[in-house]
Amino acid sequence: MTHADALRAELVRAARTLGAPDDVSPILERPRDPAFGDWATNLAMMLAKPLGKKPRDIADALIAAMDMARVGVTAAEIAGPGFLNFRLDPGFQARGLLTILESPETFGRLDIGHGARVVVEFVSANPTGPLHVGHGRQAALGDAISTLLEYTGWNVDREFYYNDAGAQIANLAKSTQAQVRAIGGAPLEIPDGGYHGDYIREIAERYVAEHPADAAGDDLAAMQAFAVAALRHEQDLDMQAFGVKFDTYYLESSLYTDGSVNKTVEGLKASGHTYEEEGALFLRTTDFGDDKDRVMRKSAAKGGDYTYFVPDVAYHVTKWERGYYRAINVQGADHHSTITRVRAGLQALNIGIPKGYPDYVLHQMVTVMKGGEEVKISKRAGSYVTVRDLIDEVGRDAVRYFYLMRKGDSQLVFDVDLARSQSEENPVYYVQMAHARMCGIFRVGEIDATTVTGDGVDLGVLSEPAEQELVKQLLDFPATVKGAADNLEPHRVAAWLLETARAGHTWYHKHHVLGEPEAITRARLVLARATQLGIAAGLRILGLSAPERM
RNA sequence: GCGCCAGUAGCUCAGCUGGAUAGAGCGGCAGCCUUCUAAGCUGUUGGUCGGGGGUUCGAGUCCCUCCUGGCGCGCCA
Repeated sequence: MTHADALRAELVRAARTLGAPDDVSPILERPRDPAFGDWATNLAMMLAKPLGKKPRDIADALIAAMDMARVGVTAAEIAGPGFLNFRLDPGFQARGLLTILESPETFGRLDIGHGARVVVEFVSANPTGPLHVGHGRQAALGDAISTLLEYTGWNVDREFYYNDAGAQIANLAKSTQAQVRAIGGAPLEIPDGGYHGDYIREIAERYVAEHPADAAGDDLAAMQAFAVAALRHEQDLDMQAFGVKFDTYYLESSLYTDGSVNKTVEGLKASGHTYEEEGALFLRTTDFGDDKDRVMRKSAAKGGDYTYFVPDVAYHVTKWERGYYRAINVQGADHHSTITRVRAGLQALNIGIPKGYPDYVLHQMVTVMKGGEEVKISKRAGSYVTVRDLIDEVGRDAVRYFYLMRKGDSQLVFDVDLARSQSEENPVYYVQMAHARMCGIFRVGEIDATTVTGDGVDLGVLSEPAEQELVKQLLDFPATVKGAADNLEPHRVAAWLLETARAGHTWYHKHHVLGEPEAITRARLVLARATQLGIAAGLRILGLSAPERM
């Protein structure tokens, strides 16, 4: 239990003696201005209505009813319209750091999920080209969200869904075929809707080299398989370079071969929500809030294939059937219209899947600036900046941090030149440097950091303002993690890291650890160790390294 | 036209689910290296929170409405 929890519990206890309702849950927050103390609560104002009294009178009564010493409060004041401000004993507060030292692996962890399984699907790029910067944002987000959920007690699987079937794959095959035939001397004729990137040419060259029997480019199926395999391999390497590991890869094509697609179609037909029109099979998604009905199976004139959304529904049925009663999909906002459709399909099947299944985390588009100009991204036109480009230019940690330092639903301008030219002033180095500096203290002092404990140490000497600020900042980590996990917003951890690094640098600059009187050195070693471990924990959640020296 | 997201300092963005005098980084300006890493620190500059209504003790945060920008509105995925 953190000291905030203890204080909250004491507040509730005191409030009940005044006749407050059982479900009262006071909000504790850090006042912006340190002059207002260490914690503030709006409890008295919340109780004004139910108790029919003035907030300030209630505040008086609360103070009288509380056992201050038990929760380390040295002063309580009433301010403004009825805020209660509490000042904590520095040593009492600092003892909260000991939980970090005693159990660094569990600091900030919570058991909200109780080990329940959740699948986080992200990236899920078509194997029709390299991963671009938008996929990178998904990879960083999906991975960090997964880690956050693990941190809060969920059993997480990271899943990559490969759209290795459908019209785009056919386009890929034909584009490859065109290049293969061009190598054989034919004029290059990339089909409408085909892919123009140079990588297609490279794949065609390798195909020709490895398939001398098909120099004419007649075996479309072989070329498709070859191109898909090559691009999947490339994408795997990109994710590897980014440090993202998936637990499962799910292939769209498998939904056709194992009968899932047919089963889903039969289920939808039986539901009574389908109809045929102009030779095509429609699902009445308008029954479930969509603004128009969607085609499931194209008319014969258009090829008679299923549209992407049928296997997509079948795929999400498998998530449910595989035992994932929580599913989170990380997607670009340009795909947001699929949400209604997939959910409508699942509801139409009427097999007990809840309405809001699956959850979606949408991220807005990434704009790439290069040479002072926006790079228009178009896979089919062959113009893009890849994740690999970014990693090569600014480094894995910096790319991850840049992707994660802002909310997913705000647009992201990734200025490649700026990221590279200013890499030395990059916030990620600032955070990592704070960690490295704490490591440096132990290195110079020739102290094994893992042996630092609070045994016999008077943490009350950590009374300097810079020290108290750092202590409070570190102790806010669990609440930050909870907020980030509850809202699926890793950027909160990034913001916490920046704040903590700032507090750490300031403290480091103002106060020495080594060479002080022993009582002070021992207490400050505890703070340095807690800072090191706290920052490392935050970095780990975001998938960044915590270097010991820079 | 309809739907989703956004609009906060010169720039890029936070703002902890409605709290007190709206913050950070970068940029600009002025300082700080015989002391555990100057990839750092200190001070300073800079705001009608897109506009207008409303809800209440209290609004950047919630509701309505306009304006601006991005994305989507395929028998593409």
